[in-house]
Amino acid sequence: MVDTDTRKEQIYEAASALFSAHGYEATSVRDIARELGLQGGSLYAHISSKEDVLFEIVVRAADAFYAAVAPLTERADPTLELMRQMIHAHVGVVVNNLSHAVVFQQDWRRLAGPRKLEVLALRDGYEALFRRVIAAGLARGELRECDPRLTSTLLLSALNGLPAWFQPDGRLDADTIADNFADLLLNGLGATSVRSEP
Amino acid sequence: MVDTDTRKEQIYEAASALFSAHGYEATSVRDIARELGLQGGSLYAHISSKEDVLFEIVVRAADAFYAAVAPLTERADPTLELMRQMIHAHVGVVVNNLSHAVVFQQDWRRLAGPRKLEVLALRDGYEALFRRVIAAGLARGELRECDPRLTSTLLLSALNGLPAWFQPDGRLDADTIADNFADLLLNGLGATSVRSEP
DNA sequence: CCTACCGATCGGTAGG
DNA sequence: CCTACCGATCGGTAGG
Repeated sequence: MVDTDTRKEQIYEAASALFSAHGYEATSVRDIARELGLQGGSLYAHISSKEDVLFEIVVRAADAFYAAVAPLTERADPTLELMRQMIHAHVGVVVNNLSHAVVFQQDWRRLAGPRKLEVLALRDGYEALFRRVIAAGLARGELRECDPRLTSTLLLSALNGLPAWFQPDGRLDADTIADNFADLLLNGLGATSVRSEP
Repeated sequence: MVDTDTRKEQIYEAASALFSAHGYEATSVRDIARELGLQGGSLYAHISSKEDVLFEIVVRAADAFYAAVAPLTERADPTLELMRQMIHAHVGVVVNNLSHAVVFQQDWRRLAGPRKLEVLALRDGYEALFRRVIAAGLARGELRECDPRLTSTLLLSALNGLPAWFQPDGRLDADTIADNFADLLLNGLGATSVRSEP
């Protein structure tokens, strides 16, 4: 884990709160400094650019998702149960690191060239976890026919919307949301009174 | 339809292209003007603020979604078939108005107070179309048990991710995407060899 | 970590 | 629609 008390860490925390609330471009370095009781220029004793701060927040969020979900994919559980666990883990990361997750989702495109590509690779690596589980499930006949690449994209498309609408003090907790996501994505909406193996 | 050749319309087109590519805050009025071969200040003969332009783009996108989907909800078709049509219509709007859809999804939060609330109401009105269809489907026993409010949110969460990853010149066309969305959200991922009514 | 400052750019306006 | 400009603010730096 990272030291949570250094000035650098305080900067990341303040920045992710402000970025998530107002967006990266609409947040100035002086806004971040004010939050910590500092002058704008003083930040540069700890960071070397505003974009560095964004990059660090985004990469940490990507790492958090990967760290929570990747270990699950090693399990031998039935595919549908495994995917339910992955959905729960993903939702858990969003709920427990909300401002980071919002920035990850909302502002990663504001990174410049090479770093944007780096984050793109992290995002694809994460999606690949789902893609491979789906492909394996297909091979075992535990999923209906589908294109793993497109399906994993659609699935993450659904999960990635969560940071935009989740309310920490709302009526919905992480497990309720994850259960309903899993029901929707794994079982669908149709009424199915009977469901049997081939 | 709107006149597509007035300067005002050209401004909206140029702005939505730039906003969608770089974000609202990172786009200057001079960027928009340059795209039209004008000086920055000249824009203000046609618009009264940068935010006005954003608001217009966002409201038009919201209207496009509503206009495409609302008429479908009047039909007497089976719920699952109806929802499949709604998903197709939604995806069609994204694909045919991509830059507007991106701005709608990416930048609507940058609107100030009252206008943000207005757009929030439009978004909720749109979600209500899905919510009501789901509730009606439940009442008719055509859907499995679920909370219509949460489920419509999850469903739109999935659809709203599309503008962020759709590539106009990619391998996927609107119908393929819509069919796969519908399969995922209505049937789920699980292998179901038998499916019968109660 | 502050003071003081850099050049650049921002959204928007006046006057024609 | 342009020229010329407004005050404000931007990310970042020098020197201490």
